[in-house]
Amino acid sequence: MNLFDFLKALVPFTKEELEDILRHFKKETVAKNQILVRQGEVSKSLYFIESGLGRSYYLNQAGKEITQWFFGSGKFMASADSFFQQCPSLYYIEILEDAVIYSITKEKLDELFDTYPNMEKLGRLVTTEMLTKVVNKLNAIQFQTAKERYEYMLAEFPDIAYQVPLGHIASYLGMTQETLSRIRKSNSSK
Amino acid sequence: MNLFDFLKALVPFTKEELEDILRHFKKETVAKNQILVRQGEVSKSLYFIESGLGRSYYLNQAGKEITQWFFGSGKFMASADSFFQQCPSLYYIEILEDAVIYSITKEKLDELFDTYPNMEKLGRLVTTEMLTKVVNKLNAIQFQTAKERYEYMLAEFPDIAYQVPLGHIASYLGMTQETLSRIRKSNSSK
DNA sequence: TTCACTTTTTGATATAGGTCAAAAGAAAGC
DNA sequence: GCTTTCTTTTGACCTATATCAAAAAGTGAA
Repeated sequence: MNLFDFLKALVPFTKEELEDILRHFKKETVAKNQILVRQGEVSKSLYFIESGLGRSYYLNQAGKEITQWFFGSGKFMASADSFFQQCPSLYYIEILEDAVIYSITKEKLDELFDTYPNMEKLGRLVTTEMLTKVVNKLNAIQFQTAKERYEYMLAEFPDIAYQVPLGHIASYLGMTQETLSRIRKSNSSK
Repeated sequence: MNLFDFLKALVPFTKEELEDILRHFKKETVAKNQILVRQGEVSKSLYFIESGLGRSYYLNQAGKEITQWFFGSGKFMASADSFFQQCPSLYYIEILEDAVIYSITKEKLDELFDTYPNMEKLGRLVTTEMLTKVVNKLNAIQFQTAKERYEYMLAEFPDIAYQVPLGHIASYLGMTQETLSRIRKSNSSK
């Protein structure tokens, strides 16, 4: 889904507003395995994924990659606190599948917020949606068995479950890859 | 912290805006143990807690209360998805300590969003802050031991940890109350 | 101050899922 | 097509935390 249609569907922008907003974004193509933000860096951009797939992850004490979130097409992607508070990022942002993305800097985004009240509304709606999803994941992680968590994942990101390495999904779901491998096996044998 | 000061600190409202905004809220006193929203109801109001303490919780399959969040003074409190999408609430909202709260209905809030661009900004900022906190909790829950989770709680809500029943905290942290009791014991013996 | 009720603690036991190690399978470079 | 490297699966064993049950401590109303 492209940015123009996405914006139009969510908030009643005028055609002129939309065109001006789009001019603030930069469209680019990013190849698989590229890192857009590194842990410790201040994240300069917010991304909208037109096509492709990304994830955020961090390194735990043991140095293992822990996937924090997957970002599919038609979603905004960022190391949220780093971008919004302009503080060092706790996360890496990585492209998992060749992607077409739109990026915007913090200054330009703030300019848009200041110019268009509808843009503030968009920001509020996008953030609220994200909040709801994170709360759902929290409930899944906190009170479900490993198997139920995998089923939640299949429901929430059906497309992603089979196109990324198993280890990424396992850490996203808070389990080891051995456990996820066993769950898949037990599911397939039924 | 009262609502007037809270709003003023976050967004540069004019005096007139602030006064009009405050007129849309209703101030009330709520006694301990009162339930403001029930599971299955559509939540009519968003609350701002001037003083006191609240929590949201739900009943799991076994019928046990699971605390989802604590809301201290100076915070907005709501069954978020029910209030914003006007759908049946998954959660109860309960007052744990006698409270003074300001409430506002969805219609009145939307009126404010439509009237004041600054209000959209406020909504965005409050939601973003909440999102950050939920992400923090998610990381704590997902990758820390029971003991570390309790320490995270002490850091995040130092005031709350000793003023609510242990069972509420245990379920909030995704552990049984027996486990939390043992953790407290082992901490105090050091 | 006693009775009823709620909350917390303690003990014994069970288990989901982690850890470690190695084999098997896939993918990527030459 | 081989070789190297990465990913997934399998097996054996272990541990943190759950569960169940009961005792102890705390709280409040009459």
